[in-house]
Amino acid sequence: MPIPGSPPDPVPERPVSPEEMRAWAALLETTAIVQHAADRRLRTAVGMPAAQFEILARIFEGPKEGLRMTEIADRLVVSPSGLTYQVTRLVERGLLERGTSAEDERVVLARITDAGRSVVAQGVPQYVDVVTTMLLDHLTSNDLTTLADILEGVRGQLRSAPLRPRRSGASRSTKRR
Amino acid sequence: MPIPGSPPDPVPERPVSPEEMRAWAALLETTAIVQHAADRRLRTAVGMPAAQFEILARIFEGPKEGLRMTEIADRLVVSPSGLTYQVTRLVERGLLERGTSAEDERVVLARITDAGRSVVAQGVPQYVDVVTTMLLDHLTSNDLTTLADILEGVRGQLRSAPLRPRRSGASRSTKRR
DNA sequence: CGCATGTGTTTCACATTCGAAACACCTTCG
DNA sequence: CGAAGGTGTTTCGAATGTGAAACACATGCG
Repeated sequence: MPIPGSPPDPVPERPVSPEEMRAWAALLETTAIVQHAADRRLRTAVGMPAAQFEILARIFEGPKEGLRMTEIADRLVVSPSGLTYQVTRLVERGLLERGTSAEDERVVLARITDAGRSVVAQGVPQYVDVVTTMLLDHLTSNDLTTLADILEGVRGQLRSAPLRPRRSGASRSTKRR
Repeated sequence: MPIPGSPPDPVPERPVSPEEMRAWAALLETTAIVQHAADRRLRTAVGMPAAQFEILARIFEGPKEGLRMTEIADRLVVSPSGLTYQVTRLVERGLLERGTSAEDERVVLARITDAGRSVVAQGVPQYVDVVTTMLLDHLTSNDLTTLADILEGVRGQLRSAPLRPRRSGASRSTKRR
C-alpha cells in the first residue's frame, strides 16, 4: 500500500486529445472482446484456454528443436512462472515435451509432439474463424494494411524498450498509403 | 474435456492472408505490452492493479448516482463475478460505495467517494503517461484518427453481437481520409 | 581452480479471474 | 393474487497469473 501522504510523484504532463483516448479505449475493448470470444471457442473446440493454445501454436511454428521458455514468454507477454504453469499442463496432456538445450544446460526447450500438432491443426481453423468473423471481416484490406503497419511499428519500438522507454525519440510514424 | 475422437466440428473455411495475421498479432502484442506496463505503473503509483483503477475511472466519469454493475462489466469486458470481486476491494478501501437503485431493487449502483476521486486524480496522469509514451507518441494524428475510426466501427458491431455474430452482414468499413 | 555474479527456470504463496449455482427482485400471465 | 420465468448480483470452487525466493547451470576473474 503506497503511503497516502507521499508526494504525488509528478509525471511529464502532456495534454491528451479525446481522439487519442478514443483510439486507446477502442483498441482495448475490441481486442478484449475478440480474445474472450476466441478463448471460449477454443475451450469448447479443443478443450484448452486460448493461453495454452497460443503457446502450442507458437511452438508449432517454430524450429523442430523447440523454443526456449523465455522466448515464448516474451512473445506472448506472460510471466515466466505463468508460462511454466501452462507448459506443465500441456506436457501432462502429452502435447509438448520438455528438453534441455545442448549448449546451455539451463535452457529448457519446449518441443511439440504429434498429438500437439494434431491439436493445433484442429484449433487453428476455429481460432481463425473467430478472429475473421469478429474482426477481419469488418475491415477493408486497406484498413488491415494500415493497422498492421502502425502497430508493427509501435511493437518494434516497445520490444527494445520494455518498461520505461527513452525520453529522447520523437514520434516516428507510419506513412499512410 | 472434449471427446478426442469426436468429429472436428467443421468451420466455414476462409483463407486468411498473412497481412491479416500480421495485423491481428501486432494488435494483440502491442496492447498486451502497454497494458502490462500500465498495470505495473499503477501498482506502484496508487497501489492498485489497472483492473481496479479502470473501474474507478469509469465510475468517476459517469453520473453522480453511480453506475450499474452490469454496465461496468460490459464496458470493461470482465465477468460479473470478477467485477464484484474488484468492487468489493475498492469498497474496502473506501474508494467506492455500493447503493441500490430506487427504480429497480436488484440493481447495485457503484458510487465513487471523495477518496476515490482523489485516487483517480493521482492515477490518471500516470496511466496517461504510460499510454502516451509507449503508444500515442509513436503515432501521427492521422494514424490516431484512422485507428479510432476503424476500431470504434468494429466495436460497435461487436457490441450488438456478443458471441456468435450474424452471418448476414458483409464487411462494412471505415473510410480513409 | 573456486568463489562471486548473472541468467534461465521452477517453486511457492497469494491475488485475480471465471462459470455455475444460489439469491433477490421484477414482470407476466392465468 | 401467485406461480413461472427473467434479469441483476453475489457466492463458491477451481483454474490461472504474478512476483519473490529458491535452484541450477554459466561465466568471469582473482
